[in-house]
Amino acid sequence: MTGGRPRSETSRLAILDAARDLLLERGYERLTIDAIATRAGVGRQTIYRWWASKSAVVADAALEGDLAPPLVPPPDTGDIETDLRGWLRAWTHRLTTAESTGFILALTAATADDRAIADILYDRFTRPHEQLLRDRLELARVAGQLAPDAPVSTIAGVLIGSMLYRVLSRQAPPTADDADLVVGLVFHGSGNRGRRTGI
Amino acid sequence: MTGGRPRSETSRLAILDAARDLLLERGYERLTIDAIATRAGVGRQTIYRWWASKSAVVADAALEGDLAPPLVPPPDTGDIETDLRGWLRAWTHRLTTAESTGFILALTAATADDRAIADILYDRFTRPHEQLLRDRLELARVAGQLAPDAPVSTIAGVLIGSMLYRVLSRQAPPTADDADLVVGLVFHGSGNRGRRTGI
DNA sequence: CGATTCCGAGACAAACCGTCTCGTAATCGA
DNA sequence: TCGATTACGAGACGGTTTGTCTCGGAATCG
Repeated sequence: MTGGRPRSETSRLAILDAARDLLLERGYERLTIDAIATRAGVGRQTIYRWWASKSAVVADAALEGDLAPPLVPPPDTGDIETDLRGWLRAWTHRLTTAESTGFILALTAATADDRAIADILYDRFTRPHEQLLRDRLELARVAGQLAPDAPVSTIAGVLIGSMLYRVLSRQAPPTADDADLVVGLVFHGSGNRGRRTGI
Repeated sequence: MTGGRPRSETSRLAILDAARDLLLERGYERLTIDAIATRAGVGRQTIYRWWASKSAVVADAALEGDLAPPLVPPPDTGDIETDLRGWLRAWTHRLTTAESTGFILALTAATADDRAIADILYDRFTRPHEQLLRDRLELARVAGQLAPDAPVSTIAGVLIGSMLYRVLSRQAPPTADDADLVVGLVFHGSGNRGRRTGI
């Protein structure tokens, strides 16, 4: 039951590296299993043996490669707004590098292609970042820096979603200023009642 | 210069209809020009003559078919928050039908695939809706219902982007409650200073 | 050492691609 | 009315990619 030649870690890494490189060179649509196998110096069957689809390979490559923003919790200086401002600035900056943008576009195509891949990517890429935000926001809420009924999950989703939307629309990518504006918005709103002046 | 057989409107519509149907049946990745031509009862060359790529056909099909939410301006009752709440609820509802969701996923894949398509879709689909929001928000700002320095464009982007993000992540689709929460957030914020209580 | 499992390589049929070429159909200007 | 022009449906063509299968060899276990 247990014997036999073990899976080659060398081949596995070569495949993921090749997929990562070709993804950035060609984009998801023009990425082929054939090209991955050739560049990795691997038989095509070795890919088909371990992954069910192109999108599955891409998902693994993205998560094992250095393409996703690092999972860094927001600091806790006691000032929630400053902490989140800095965090969202850095996160947005990581998102807007050429590599990350290509990677996000490719993964979004994979997401549209395959529901299972969408779940994997959300679980392993987006959700952890949202969770870090939620945790920090919950701390602030308990500390009385947010309204007691502040919709913590919604806020986290708005911060992440707004920036990702800007990347996906492929128009003006989000800047540090954009991050600041969104953070200011979710904390102070824009209504003319109950708003600190001078931001 | 001018003579010759004119372009067949019948074939054009048959192609767009076939593309639309196949898009929803199979998704973007598994949609082929071949299948579109066959279902439309049309030669493959007739498609290649008028469209440059699969994504171009899909973009036209989506915009001519009934897949995009209708372009309805937010009402102006004088109460910006109520107006936007209703508008975003309706917009979100349209977005979360099975047809619209499939269409958005397919178009997002096309967007990732092709920069030119991204521009076309943003210009003809997303931007007009954002513009309607911006216009209504600007009216409110001038009327003193928003802070004088309210970042009108950012607000519009946050409203649209947050909802689209929820659709694209393919986890819990956005509900009317989510729309309400986001509208409340951008108007009142969630900070514990300068916030109306009881929402 | 023998059983087992993976390996790289490549043959194979099927699908789709984008281009090209038919013969025909529709519209224009003369 | 008639020739020039352009689009049409159909399908042939070579090229690429797909996913499956098979081969001989390599690695690991008991």
